[in-house]
Amino acid sequence: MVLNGKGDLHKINTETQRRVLETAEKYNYRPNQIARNLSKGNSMTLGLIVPNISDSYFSSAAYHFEDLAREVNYKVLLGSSREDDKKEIELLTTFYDNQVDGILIASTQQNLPTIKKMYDGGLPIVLFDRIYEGTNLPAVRLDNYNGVRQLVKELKTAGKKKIGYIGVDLDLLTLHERRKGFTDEIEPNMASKSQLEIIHYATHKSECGDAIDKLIDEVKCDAIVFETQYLTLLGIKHMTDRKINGKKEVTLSSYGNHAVFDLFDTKINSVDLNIHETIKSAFDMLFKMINKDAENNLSDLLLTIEPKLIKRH
Amino acid sequence: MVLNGKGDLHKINTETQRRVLETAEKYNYRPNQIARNLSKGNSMTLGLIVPNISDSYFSSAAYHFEDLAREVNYKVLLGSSREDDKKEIELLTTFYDNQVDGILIASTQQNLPTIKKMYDGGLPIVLFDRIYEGTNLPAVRLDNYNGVRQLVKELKTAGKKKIGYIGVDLDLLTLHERRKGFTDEIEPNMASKSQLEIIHYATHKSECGDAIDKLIDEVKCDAIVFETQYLTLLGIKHMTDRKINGKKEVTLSSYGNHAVFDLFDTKINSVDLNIHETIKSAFDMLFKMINKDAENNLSDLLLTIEPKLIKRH
DNA sequence: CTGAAAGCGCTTACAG
DNA sequence: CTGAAAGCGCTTACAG
Repeated sequence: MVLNGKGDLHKINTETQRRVLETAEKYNYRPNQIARNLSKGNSMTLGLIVPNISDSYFSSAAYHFEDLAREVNYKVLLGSSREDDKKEIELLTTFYDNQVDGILIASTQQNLPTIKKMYDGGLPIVLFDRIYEGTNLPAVRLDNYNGVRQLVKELKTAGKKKIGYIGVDLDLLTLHERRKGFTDEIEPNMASKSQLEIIHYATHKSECGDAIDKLIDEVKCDAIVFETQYLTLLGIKHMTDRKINGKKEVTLSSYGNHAVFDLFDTKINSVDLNIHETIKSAFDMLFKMINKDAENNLSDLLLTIEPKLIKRH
Repeated sequence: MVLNGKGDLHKINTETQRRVLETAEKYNYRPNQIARNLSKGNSMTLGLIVPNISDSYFSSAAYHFEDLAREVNYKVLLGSSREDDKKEIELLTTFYDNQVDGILIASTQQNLPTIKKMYDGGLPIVLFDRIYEGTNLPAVRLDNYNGVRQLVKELKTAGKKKIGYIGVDLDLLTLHERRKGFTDEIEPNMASKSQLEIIHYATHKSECGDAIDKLIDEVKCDAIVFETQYLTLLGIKHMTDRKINGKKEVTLSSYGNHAVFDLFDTKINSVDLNIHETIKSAFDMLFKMINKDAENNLSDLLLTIEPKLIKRH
């Protein structure tokens, strides 16, 4: 009791408290937290599962998550699923068996049954980034749709007349949302099929330049929106090459931000994915669930984070 | 015993084993690992402490470390010290109190006493990247000296006549090692003070371009070695600007690698810091210590990893 | 081959 | 105010 700072609470004699503290100090005694956890029935640890911790988005997520966790004396167990749903289940199970008090996960999106079962069994779980649609699982998602709209709006404000879009042919919900944001936001009179270029994932490294040339030289676009940060990097490279050859400039916009954008070209607008706010919200959700807050309105269980426009003009 | 797969070992009747398994299945029983850990006296978890998990070098470290750990059924607790030695001690203590079986740490280099005390007290600890020199603490370090020499050697092989170097004025051992690698490797007849440009950390973003111009236009260098990956990025930007203005080309070399190097310029050689091998070695060291391998020759307790040259010409 | 007992190191009533 | 007992859920001898 004394070592846990509850000496006064339990009305232990001050002199006795002093003796306890002194002896602990003398023998370099440190309480065994595992025994404590077993006895108390909580582990004071949270699990974090991401597809790949070496991805900058997820490593930022880990950074913020751990920070928030530590503030309230939680530890965090880390796991990368490596986009492998079997590994993800393994991690979920390991964390479960080790009595984590809650889990934050950007899932492979293949393990709804397992996750749902654990959640329904009483383990607090929050999804982020890669969530499951149409379930009652608590989740924090990104507003892909509006993120792209913000980019397009800014281009319109800047007086751009014809805006192109380059995406990649993966069948992911997040990408469809972005594309819809684009087509919905451009003026009806600006719209034309040819402004939307979807390139093949397998060969996008080489195709991207061609798509850019087509949008600029044939369609006569004066701005291009890239669907992902990586496409934007390819775009920057291509534009640099063009510039060297003396061709005219075009404004680039990127869904997703990258540190080197600040370095290379003042002409890039981007939306920041707001990872800090995403994780803060997800953590709060998880924390509330763990502490079974009374005002646990179900309405708070799905949050949408707005990406943040970064103008670099 | 049955659930741990030791039924046969303990000569439990096959029928009894079947009944145990069946009942566990039926009631969805999962053993409480915390209780198991308390009883067995090990936690099957490892601690990883880095200055900043959102740094790409350290997030790669985490990726590999977790992979290796999982292969042998260990979990990993993650902590970022945020370059704060107080936070680092907090993490070390938390991990210690939670009975981790071992710790891998890239330290702030301010906590030798605490680390040494834990290590001497029997907790397996391995340092990596940011190590303490001249102690008996197990560590895996990087060969900064040879990394730069490799870069310079390659430039000489490529026929470069005058090689410049741009560094930053921070008083870190790793940087001094790199610089020494440079001065030791350039030919005596090539050497001259003016080839080494050390710019101010506070203003390096603006100073870098000037240093490059000086090396190219005044000193007439035909190649430049950058002390860090970040300086190289600044260098690429500046060279791109120059190229647009039609000036002559110079070969760039970078200590440290970056994914965008592949994207922007074919003229960049770099050394890869070989994080995978670093972590693999560190993990093996830690694992051996945990399992108190008999052949624990003290000679294996300090390892030096060679950076790997990447030619992009 | 099986079952009961002791122990891991804590926390939490509880008796006095 | 203090000390002894029971319990958290496992593992590991040990008796039979």
